[in-house]
Amino acid sequence: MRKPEDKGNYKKRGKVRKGLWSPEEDEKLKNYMLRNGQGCWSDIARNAGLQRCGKSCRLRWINYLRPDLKRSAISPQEEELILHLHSILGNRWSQIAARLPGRTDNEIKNFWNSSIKKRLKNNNITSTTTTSSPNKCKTVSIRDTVTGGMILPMHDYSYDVVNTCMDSSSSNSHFNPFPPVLDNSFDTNGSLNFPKYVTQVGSSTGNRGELGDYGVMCVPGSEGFGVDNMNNNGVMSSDYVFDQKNVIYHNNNNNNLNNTESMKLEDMVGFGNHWQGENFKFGELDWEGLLDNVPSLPYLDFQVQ
DNA sequence: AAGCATTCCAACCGCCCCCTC
DNA sequence: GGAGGGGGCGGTTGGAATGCT
Repeated sequence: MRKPEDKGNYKKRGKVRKGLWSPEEDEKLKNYMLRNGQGCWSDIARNAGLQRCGKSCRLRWINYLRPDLKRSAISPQEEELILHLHSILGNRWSQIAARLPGRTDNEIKNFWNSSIKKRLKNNNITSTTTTSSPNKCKTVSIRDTVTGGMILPMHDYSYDVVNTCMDSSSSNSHFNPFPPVLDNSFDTNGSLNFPKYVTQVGSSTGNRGELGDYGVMCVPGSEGFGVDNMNNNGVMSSDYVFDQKNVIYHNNNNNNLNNTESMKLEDMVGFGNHWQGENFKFGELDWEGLLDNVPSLPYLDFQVQ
């Protein structure tokens, strides 16, 4: 913890106080907030008689003093929900917290960085992270139809990585997530050590559509792009492919794309106007809408106590 | 019991976005 | 249009608590 600064000093110097909050400060802020409600945080800090900056007051209220906060440990159901939401939203802690009543983004972030990350590491499970950076190739990972038929935006990767991974021997332009080093990608247990740009989705039984299914989609320039899935045995199949018009094809028949069901990518995931070819940015996605349009999420059905 | 290592988590930092002027 | 300020967010820090030897 951070040391509370010496009260006498900060008053003499007229500086804002930092560090741990004293019970007196908590009391002042809590009383003020309950009486007056939320407003301009710098005004709140001043009017409540606190030698704190507005940001510090906001953080203390949101993460600790709010009356609707839960003080209990994260339940297994909540943990499941956090895992699932993180697979969709990545490190968007505030959005995850918004779906867990009584929990704060800070709490979930800390929980993730301690227990879940450790557990995932121990279980040899990598989770997905959602980041968006300009001038990068866009990738999307697929949750197989077996577990709900979702398609989810996940990663960006550099053009360099993408170009390295393009299957030049193939006449189509499907993205090949296997780099040349793949031969060395199996550990002694036969488990795959996935290259960092392969996104894992799914749960843990090792069946197709669950742990072991890896979907990667890439948009390298104006070429078409594809999605490959891989099961636990390292068997590849192209379950989803996209053409240059952003039409997604679901391959139902062992790579026979003549017998596919097809639909617009934006129809599947509600990209709507966000999908504009090279101008597409994950950061502009309607994540709320995306989640709302996922009726098959089993974890969202329970009530958090 | 003591010392060291690890984990937990409150709080800060810096960046970004939005709003106002 | 752009400068400035406030708020929100994710990443990081560092000290307390806990575990281990």
